[in-house]
Amino acid sequence: MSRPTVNDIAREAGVSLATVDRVLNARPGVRAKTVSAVQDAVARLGYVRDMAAANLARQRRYRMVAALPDGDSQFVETLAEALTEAAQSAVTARMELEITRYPAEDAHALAALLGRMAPQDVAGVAVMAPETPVLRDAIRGLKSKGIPVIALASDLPSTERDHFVGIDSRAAGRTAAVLMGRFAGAASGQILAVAQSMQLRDAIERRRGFDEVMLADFPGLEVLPTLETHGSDATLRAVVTEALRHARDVRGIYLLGAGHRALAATLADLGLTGRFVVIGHELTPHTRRALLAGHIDAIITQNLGHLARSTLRVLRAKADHAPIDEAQEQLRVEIVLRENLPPDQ
Amino acid sequence: MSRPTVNDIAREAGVSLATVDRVLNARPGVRAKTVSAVQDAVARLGYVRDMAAANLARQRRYRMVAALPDGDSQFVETLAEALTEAAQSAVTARMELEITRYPAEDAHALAALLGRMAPQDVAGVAVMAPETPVLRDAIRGLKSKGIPVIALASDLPSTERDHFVGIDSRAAGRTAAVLMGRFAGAASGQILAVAQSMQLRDAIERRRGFDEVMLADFPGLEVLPTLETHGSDATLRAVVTEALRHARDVRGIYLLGAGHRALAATLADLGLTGRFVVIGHELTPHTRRALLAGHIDAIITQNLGHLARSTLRVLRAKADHAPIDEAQEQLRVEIVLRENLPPDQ
DNA sequence: AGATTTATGAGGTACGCACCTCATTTCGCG
DNA sequence: CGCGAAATGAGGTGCGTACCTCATAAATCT
Repeated sequence: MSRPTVNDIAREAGVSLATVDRVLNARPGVRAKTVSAVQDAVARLGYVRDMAAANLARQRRYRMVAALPDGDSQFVETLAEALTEAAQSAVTARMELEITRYPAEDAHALAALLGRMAPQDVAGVAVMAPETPVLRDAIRGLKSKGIPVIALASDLPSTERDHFVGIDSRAAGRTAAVLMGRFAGAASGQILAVAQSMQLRDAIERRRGFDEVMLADFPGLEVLPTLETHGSDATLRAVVTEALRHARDVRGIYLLGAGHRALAATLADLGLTGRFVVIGHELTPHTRRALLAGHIDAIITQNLGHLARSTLRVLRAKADHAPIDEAQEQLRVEIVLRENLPPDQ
Repeated sequence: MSRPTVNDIAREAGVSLATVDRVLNARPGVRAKTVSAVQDAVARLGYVRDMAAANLARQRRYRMVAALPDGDSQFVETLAEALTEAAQSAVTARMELEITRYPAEDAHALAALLGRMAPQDVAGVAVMAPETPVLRDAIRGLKSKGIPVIALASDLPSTERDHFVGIDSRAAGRTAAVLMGRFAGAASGQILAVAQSMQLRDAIERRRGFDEVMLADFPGLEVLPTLETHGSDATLRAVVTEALRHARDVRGIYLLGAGHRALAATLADLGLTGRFVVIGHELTPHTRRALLAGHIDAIITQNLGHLARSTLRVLRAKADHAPIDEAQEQLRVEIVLRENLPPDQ
């Protein structure tokens, strides 16, 4: 009736509790034959370890670290908040999460930070950073110490990261494109693409997905070369103003990265508010307000709460050398309009 | 350093462990002054009960029941699957979920089912059913026995249900409307609305939200009176064919309930596939295929995995008389297009 | 003040599991 | 066959909490 316990397994397998324990925890000193006898009993009874009791007994604490770039990015702030919140409900699972900031763009500082970590006090690390050779080496160093590493929000595929938690940027770009094409509702015209920098993997991937769909499904709409703002509002204003002067039939603006506020201000000053379909990424307080104000038509985003919880689950699984339920960790590409904007908090 | 335990509380409050236990578990026989002394200590030390250990010791099992309508609804099937899956990972939390089916449309059968439940073997009930006086009484009965009840997917606001788990149908309808209006991309025309029955609260609410947005933002588009199919494919075919004959400028079809397959077949037979914007609700294997095939342009849905997990969390909280984290239980109105269709499973 | 009720303390057992020690059995091998 | 090594058993302790009993202390009433 009730769930079988280790004692039931011992009885069923005809061995002692000590042996069951040795097998379950992969401790040495058990003959192969005995191991399989125990495993058979486990399978037969459908035993599942009571993780709560196991953790209680194990008395182990998991100190995880998340390394996020410093700076004033709303996305990073929102992500940090989500992580903090997720960490709170993870205390019951004996997990703690320390959120560390490193100077953005400073790969060496990040590498130094990661280099200082020791397996005895860090059970796993989540890193959000652009891919650089320096970081690649730092991650290799962590791995060689036996510390699991996962990439957060932005993937690091060429490194030895154990996992990536975040959405597929290309799929996000494709989704943005469908909405752009259908909302624009025009057979022809031009689309402005604006990004912080086309060096960032996310922006590249989004643009790629965007182009794929635009070319295939909305061939009449021409997506102009990506304008780069380098994180400066002034630059954004300048390049967008310039682009709008030249391109006379612009139907939409695709914001691959940040800059929603600067764009809204620029369009307002040009008296063009509401004239284009504007589609952006990531739901933050800024983009939320922009959606409500009608300055943005749609936001393609991921649920940061899920992302945060997934991060902790994956870190934990990696620390325990346990398998990951890929299906559960799959994050959806979400579409947010004013009408389905989730309530704040 | 580590989390404080009940022993720390006892020491801090200057009382014995037994008294701390009495206070924490709201057992009688403690003076008000002592109670607050303990509570102060809890607050001072920031004690949080180790739920894992508590449940282990409590040795309590939570048997929950979900009552779903019988029949061949894909939505109900998918929901049942999600509940089953969520229940599997809830065994660690000592919860079991029994999914019971009752004859759809038979409020008395459901009421009888609920009436048989006793507090000693049922810790909480989730009900998905239309609101009827019979059900209202049955829920009142459960509540008087001390069994918490929550409404699943479809709300029962006029009953004494403890909670509703599901999305706001009106918001879902509003979202459908924005997409319809923008995808249709026409200043004028007509929209067909098709529902199983306009007796169902969900359909009414969706239609209300849909109308609100259409009237306000797309005044040129006229939403025709809802066609009712009563769950019959033949009826759907008949009423839609008839409606399309009369209305000459139809731009879109809004499916408030089930019937995606019948609609696709009907449109195919009329040679009208792809001529209208089709928007529906709830992601199921059927609607997934329809999206992929291009028979549907968008699906407004809720994440059934979240719904299922939320259901269990809320039931548990209610059974424990614990507070609910409203923010976490908030389900989002999700928009699914072909491009952001989540991978199957 | 004495009797009675009410609060509190002390201490134990259990939950399912991890992890330890030490004795005993079984195995492999020369 | 005998020996050392490897495998296994028996039994204990502790994790943080619930819940129980019984004794004792304190408050309350007459």
